[in-house]
Amino acid sequence: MTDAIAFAKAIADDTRQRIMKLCCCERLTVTEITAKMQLTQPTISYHLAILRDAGLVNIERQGRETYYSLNQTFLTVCCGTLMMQFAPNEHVTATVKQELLMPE
Amino acid sequence: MTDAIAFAKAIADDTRQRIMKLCCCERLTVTEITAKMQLTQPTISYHLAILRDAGLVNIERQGRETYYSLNQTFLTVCCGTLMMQFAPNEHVTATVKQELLMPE
DNA sequence: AAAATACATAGACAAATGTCTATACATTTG
DNA sequence: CAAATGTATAGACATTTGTCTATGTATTTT
Repeated sequence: MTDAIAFAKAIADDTRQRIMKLCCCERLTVTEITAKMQLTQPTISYHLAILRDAGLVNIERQGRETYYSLNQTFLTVCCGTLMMQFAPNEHVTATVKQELLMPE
Repeated sequence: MTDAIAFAKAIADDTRQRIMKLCCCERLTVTEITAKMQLTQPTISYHLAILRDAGLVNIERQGRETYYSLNQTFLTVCCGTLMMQFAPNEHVTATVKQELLMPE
């Protein structure tokens, strides 16, 4: 499965996008995420595993807790890849390309 | 269904990404796309309908033929939306935001 | 060491998805 | 007007996906 497809599949679900939004800017444990959603803990773990396999979350084990946070950098790389693949004629694509290749 | 989810679902399929690649930079009829893929014409029409509903393709009827082409501009807007929603702290996101708001 | 806590995994199941064949619809051609 | 062509739609069916309950595993606490 190519990068663009793996990325698209990973984010193509309402539950996962809500999880992504939750841990976009802060790290949260599975328990904390579960508390904010109307789903069981195994279901949350299932979705986190999909996001993990896609490289979309940072994971930090700390004692018996596991902190998840969205990997914003990788997400922008994936979006940039999409733009380069499917919108090569758009000016913004060239901008993104340049900025992703030579960051900051 | 929010924009980001509709977009993600639309592109989250190998067949559709191959179609997108085919008609990324040129307009093609359903028959032409079908000829380039190992799938039946109804299956291609099924996927084109999904891309159409997501706003990802431009459609031009011409006699009994229908030309499809990828809507590159809308695709960059969708990618920009993803970046703004899920990668607000990345510098490239601010760049994209600015360029998408004031094009050219 | 036993109990408790946090998370992951396995299995079951319903719903959604992608593919096909058959057919309908619309436009053009003879 | 009839036949042919291009595309869309309907129905059937297998696969994939998302959810649950039950349980396993690892770490911490008592």
